[in-house]
Amino acid sequence: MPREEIPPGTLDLLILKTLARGEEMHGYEIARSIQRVSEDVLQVEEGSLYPALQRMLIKGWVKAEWGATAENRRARYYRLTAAGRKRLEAGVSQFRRVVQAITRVIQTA
Amino acid sequence: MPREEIPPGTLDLLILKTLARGEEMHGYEIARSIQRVSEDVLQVEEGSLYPALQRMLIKGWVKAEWGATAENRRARYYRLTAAGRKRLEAGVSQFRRVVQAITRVIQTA
DNA sequence: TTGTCTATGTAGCCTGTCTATGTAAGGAGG
DNA sequence: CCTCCTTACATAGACAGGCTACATAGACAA
Repeated sequence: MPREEIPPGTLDLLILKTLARGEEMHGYEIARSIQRVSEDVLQVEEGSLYPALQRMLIKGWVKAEWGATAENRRARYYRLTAAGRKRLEAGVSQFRRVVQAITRVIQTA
Repeated sequence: MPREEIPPGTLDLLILKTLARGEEMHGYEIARSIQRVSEDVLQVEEGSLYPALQRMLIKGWVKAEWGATAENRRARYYRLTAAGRKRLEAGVSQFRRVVQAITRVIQTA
């Protein structure tokens, strides 16, 4: 099965949800997590990931601080803000709403 | 409830499916049908619709011929080709696959 | 004649993902 | 020590596709 592209607009959602599980994570880790949880269907490219994180920093949905990984590499750790959590909720319900609408169309005989 | 934007890539699918119901339809009619079947969630803008139809003509997914509506207006009537039907099937299964993957991520606690 | 609705179409913008490339540091192996 | 792979971050530029805004034209009503 080929990996699929991530539909524009949904990457933010995937990142926010991944961070919403609680622990701080760095970018690379977030990407691998999404790939794993999606059962390898979604492949988060680095050229998509880092710009997305920067946008979300600017919008105040996440905060970041530099640290080090268990393997002693420098990494930037992100965590969700209150605004990010709010945005996540809104985004999820919007996603469901749109998918349901599209599904209605492509299922109607 | 506000109307939602159509996620990039899915408009073709919506149009193809609408035409797959059998009858020839003209563009304006297709747009209104999608809006109605989606229960007014999806709003197909004209600046999205007509370019999409042109792309699909070039790709050979639909054929078109000029005609007249019941109200005696000129209109361009579209119908699905075999290639279009094939594309529709592929697109639908890909859509399901991606949505399922995203759903896995945004539902995982 | 003015306005509204149908119906098609184009130009240009904007967002967001992609490919491709570059940096740097850690650790393994020869 | 040198080389290579992996991790980790980052940017530039290409590109797709939906959006707003605008333009056209005919039918029909007030």
